[in-house]
Amino acid sequence: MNALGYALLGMLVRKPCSGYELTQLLEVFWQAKHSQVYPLLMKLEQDGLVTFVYVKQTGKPDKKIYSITDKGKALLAEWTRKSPAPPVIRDEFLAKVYSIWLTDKDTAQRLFHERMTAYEEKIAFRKEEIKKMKEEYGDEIESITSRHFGRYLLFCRKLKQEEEEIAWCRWVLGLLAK
Amino acid sequence: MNALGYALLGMLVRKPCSGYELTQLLEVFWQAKHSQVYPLLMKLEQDGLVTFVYVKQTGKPDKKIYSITDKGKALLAEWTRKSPAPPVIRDEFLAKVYSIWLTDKDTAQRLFHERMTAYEEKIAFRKEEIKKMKEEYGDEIESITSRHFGRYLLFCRKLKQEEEEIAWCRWVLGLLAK
DNA sequence: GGCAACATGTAAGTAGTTACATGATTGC
DNA sequence: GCAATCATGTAACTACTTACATGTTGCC
Repeated sequence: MNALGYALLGMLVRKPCSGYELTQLLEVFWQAKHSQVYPLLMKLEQDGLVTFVYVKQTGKPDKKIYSITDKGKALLAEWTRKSPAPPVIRDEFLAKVYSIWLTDKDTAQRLFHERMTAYEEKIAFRKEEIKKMKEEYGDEIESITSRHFGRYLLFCRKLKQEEEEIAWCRWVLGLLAK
Repeated sequence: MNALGYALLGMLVRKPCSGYELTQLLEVFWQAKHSQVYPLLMKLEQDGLVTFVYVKQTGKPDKKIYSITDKGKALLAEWTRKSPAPPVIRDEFLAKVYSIWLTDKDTAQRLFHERMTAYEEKIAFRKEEIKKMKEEYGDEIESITSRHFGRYLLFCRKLKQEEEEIAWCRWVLGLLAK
């Protein structure tokens, strides 16, 4: 089993979800397309780690709601205890920054402004998500006993990181203005 | 051409390097194994974007030093101007944090302590690299005219981010201690 | 009338990892 | 004697992306 498989189990232990929803929830720490998620869910189902039920909807397409099994939960708990592999970061923007001295100031400034705008949107979304979580789950969310604790921690981390990114962009734009 | 190819060109426009060295330099914004880098460099050479010379060494294996061509430089400059694809982050540790509520406090604390230790080492390395760059290239490094400007910006960003990671870990450990 | 969101899937291709292969030198 | 660093390469495999395929509702 690969890390994405465990990541999906980790989402399902929090609450039952459709493949579509999982793909979106995953965004905080892993990026995967639905074309990778759907076949993996089928494999997890074959391995007896998850089960699903069809849910009919009106006005929307029907969906499959997946839930984790005890076997899946046990496997996940075991995996969580092991030391994780080092993170993978592949950022095209940073690759462009590396050779920024090749371009003119205007292009450099444009690239950094675009980055800032993208991150400002992410921050707004992140803040709203944190607010929603606090409203829905209360103070309990800051305790390891809550099943939403992990997601909450990751959102707080992401928010801080995104704010840092903007501060860095501002610093660079300052250097470019000199 | 894929992003890794451009990333390699971006490194080579700063200074000529061996494949081995490129693999290490890449670490700031892209992680690639030598088994991916060597064949790509050959492909870049076939496309006339880089050239290489054999350098004989004593006490160490011989190496191939790659340099960028004018064609490669032109292609890179063109690519730099285009809006980058969104970053990819795949972090197994964060996947484990997501389901941290499944494990006991001791395991949770151990995971966070391990993360902190790993990041403290990275910070030490990063600080030394920044110091070296400042010594070698002086104040000029904070100007877009320096070919080391991009690398300097990325190291400063990474350092900040790694310090933030430690602050976040400390915050989580505080919550866990409650 | 077209696009976005909801919802699931497959096929073909590219990108990236793991393992194999070789070999000298330095330090523990 | 063993592991690490330097140095380059290939083969087999896995992971991931892009494109194709289908269909509804609601909004501009």
